[in-house]
Amino acid sequence: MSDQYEKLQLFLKKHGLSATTQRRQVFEALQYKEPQSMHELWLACRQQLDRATLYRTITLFEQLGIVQRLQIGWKYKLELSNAFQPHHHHFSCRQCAAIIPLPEDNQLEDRLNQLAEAASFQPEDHQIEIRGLCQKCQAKKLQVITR
Amino acid sequence: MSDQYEKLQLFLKKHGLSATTQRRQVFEALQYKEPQSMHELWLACRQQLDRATLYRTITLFEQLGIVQRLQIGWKYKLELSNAFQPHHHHFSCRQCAAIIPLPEDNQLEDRLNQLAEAASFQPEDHQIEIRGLCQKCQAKKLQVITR
DNA sequence: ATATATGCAAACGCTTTGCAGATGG
DNA sequence: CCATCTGCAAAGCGTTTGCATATAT
Repeated sequence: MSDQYEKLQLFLKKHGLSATTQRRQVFEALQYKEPQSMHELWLACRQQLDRATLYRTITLFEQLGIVQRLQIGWKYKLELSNAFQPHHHHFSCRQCAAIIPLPEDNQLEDRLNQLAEAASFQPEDHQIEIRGLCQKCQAKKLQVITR
Repeated sequence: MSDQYEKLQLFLKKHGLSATTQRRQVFEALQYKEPQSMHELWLACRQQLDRATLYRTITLFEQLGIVQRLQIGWKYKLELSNAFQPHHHHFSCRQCAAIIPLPEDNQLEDRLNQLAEAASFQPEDHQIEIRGLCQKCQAKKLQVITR
């Protein structure tokens, strides 16, 4: 049993909740993955649980701070929150829809906090999505132009 | 007739589309506003048009680059895109749900582009949302604590 | 005049809910 | 054993679509 899974159990126990097999399945499906849509997540664990349970589990995980919802492209996607994986942001390709994590960057993070504080806000969290063309799709585009 | 509205007409004409009263109504409802939900927008122009027309108009405006869709809080919100108002990002209060524009910041923008390019992406656009407590809600919270 | 856009109502897909039975602590 | 959770099926809600009519150019 991994450290990660023990942490999940702890989160659940702390709130008087059961560590059921379904919750574990959803948690497993979220491990070491780029943000997934609800549909992708459903495909990943449809054998083990009902749609309603998946939705209920995700809602619960969000409330417990296990999962966070991001807007990437058109629909929201789900990934483990900062308690379960390092804080980071994403780049998304408008051509092939790939989602690629960006390295953590203190300069960026600091600047965000400065801006918030300068405007008298108390920043707690933030979300960044950069859209554009990934390396592969830039190459493809160049081919078309130079042909 | 405002400059803004002439620009809308130009956008429409350029694509062989009609400048209908409904489209104008939706455009008006978007002027000088913080990002709105579809529901808010619907309330603002329900007298003048059908729900289906509102959805079709927003889809069209997005394709033409007149409107952009942002994820703020739980649901998406709509605002005029950079062609119709200066580029900026938002702060949203987790307590009172207020949405407050952040001033444009070159340092932030530059850093984002640097990060994207360092990762071999070609950045075209980005979205930032800072969440936390607005000034008012910080004050309220303090009251509770010090009481 | 004619292509385009709208309103209406029905369809659609994603998400939530009520409830009886199953499961975890 | 008792509270909690799950699966199922039905309902709910936001959004989209087909089609006849109205409108813009």
